[in-house]
Amino acid sequence: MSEQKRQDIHNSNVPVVCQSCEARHRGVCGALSTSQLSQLSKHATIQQVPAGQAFESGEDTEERCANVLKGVVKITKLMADGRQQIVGLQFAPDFLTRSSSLRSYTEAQTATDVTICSFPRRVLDEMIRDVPELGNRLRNQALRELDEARDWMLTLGRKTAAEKVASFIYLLARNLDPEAEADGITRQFVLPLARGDIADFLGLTSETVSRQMTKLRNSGIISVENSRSISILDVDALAEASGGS
Amino acid sequence: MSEQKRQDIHNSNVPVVCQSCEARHRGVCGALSTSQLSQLSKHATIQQVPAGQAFESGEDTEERCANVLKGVVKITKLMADGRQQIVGLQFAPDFLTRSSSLRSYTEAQTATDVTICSFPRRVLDEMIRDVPELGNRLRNQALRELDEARDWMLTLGRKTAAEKVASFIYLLARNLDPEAEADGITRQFVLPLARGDIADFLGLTSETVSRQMTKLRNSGIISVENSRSISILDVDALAEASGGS
DNA sequence: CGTCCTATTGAAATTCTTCAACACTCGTGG
DNA sequence: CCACGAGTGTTGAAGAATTTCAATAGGACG
Repeated sequence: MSEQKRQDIHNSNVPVVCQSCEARHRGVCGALSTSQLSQLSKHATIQQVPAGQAFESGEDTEERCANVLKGVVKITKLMADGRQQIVGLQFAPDFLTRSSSLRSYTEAQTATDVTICSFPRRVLDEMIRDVPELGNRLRNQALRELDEARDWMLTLGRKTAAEKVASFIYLLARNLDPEAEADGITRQFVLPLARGDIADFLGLTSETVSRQMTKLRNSGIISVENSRSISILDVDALAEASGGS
Repeated sequence: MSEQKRQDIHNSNVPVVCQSCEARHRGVCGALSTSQLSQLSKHATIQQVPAGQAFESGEDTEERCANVLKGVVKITKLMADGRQQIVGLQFAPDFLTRSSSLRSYTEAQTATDVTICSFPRRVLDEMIRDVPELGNRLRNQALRELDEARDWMLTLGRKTAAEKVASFIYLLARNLDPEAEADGITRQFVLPLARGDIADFLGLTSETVSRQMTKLRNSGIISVENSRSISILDVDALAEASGGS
């Protein structure tokens, strides 16, 4: 590993586009040497996508996958009659891939302005062949997402509205800042989702979300400005209110 | 592939323990040649586990993973105050692995009498190195489970009690028979879960499950005997009642 | 035949939703 | 600069769905 690194330093430098990228350290790209990074970055494009836009899942174009560098992407499932559920939020430096089979109606949309680094799936597949560690990372990301999805199932199935809202804010605090390491909890941030979207994530109505938010504010656990800017005043109390998961 | 197979026929036969195993065809073992199967089966043991037993997650012993050959395994998450949620059911020929990180309190228990084929995780990891296809299958299984978990999030978050119960029965009908291919729907089976467990899977109470079951029976969609044996009388109506996911 | 355990059913209580009105923010155009 | 309107968020009150509590029923087993 360190030998590989030294060799790469002689060969070439880290591609410019990758230099400040979180994904290179904690994301899937961390499995690649600098020369492999160069190889991949030849096919990669960095894009700014405005908030509220559906991902063009590459129906006609070539299938692509992408690292989220900045912002939040929401993944939703919806029913024929319009009911919908947000089934996942991808934060930097998560990796976005066409979720296995898309049997049921699944869609990815930007929740905020988002920066992504995308490349053809084909290139990734080839690279997996050369770098088994890359395959491992992808499998681990899938397993981690599975575990997160299951955690959220507990929230959806067994928590009260109050606990759900607290869980949501606590989730954001733990994931919103890609720079933060390990237990890094962000105490102040702007909600990436509107009330309606929060409701769709929590299996509630926007009115109920609003009411529970007010309760959290009144109990001194959080403060809210402009109905979008959140400050967590008491992290422990928030964790407690979320059901202590 | 077919060349590989022919060669294996000359080398050795499919191990006895694997001969009637579904996992060999549709599960992860399908990636292995017969000689690799032989290699793996040297470390594998087939076990019968009675219903209602927690998996010994190998705390002290060596970490193992397993194929489910027969029966149903339930994966549950639970909260400090005892509330619990079943976050997944594993049917044959699913593969059971220590779910990534076990950050939150997760547990696997047999729902019915179960037959598993288990082996040390270490052996599997080594084999992945030699057979990249095995890694792919594992990743695909993880992605499939992720997709299933997300489907269930829609059920938990957005469906009514009636739709939830119908969805559950429909889920069983699609997964209970490992022999059934593709769209194989089992029309008659014994519920692998008690009412309380069904409730924990659906995010309801056992009383509500009972009531909705009665309604399904009264509307002629299913019939129930002994409160455990189910016959689906009208598959389309059941799919309709489940919300048409 | 009684006991234990699970399932069913009923009625009251609770939580969450629905419907409706109002408030706040922000941008546009008078 | 202010008024207006659209979109989003908040709050209230009535209604519905689900839970809780409690009683009854059904099977399995000694």
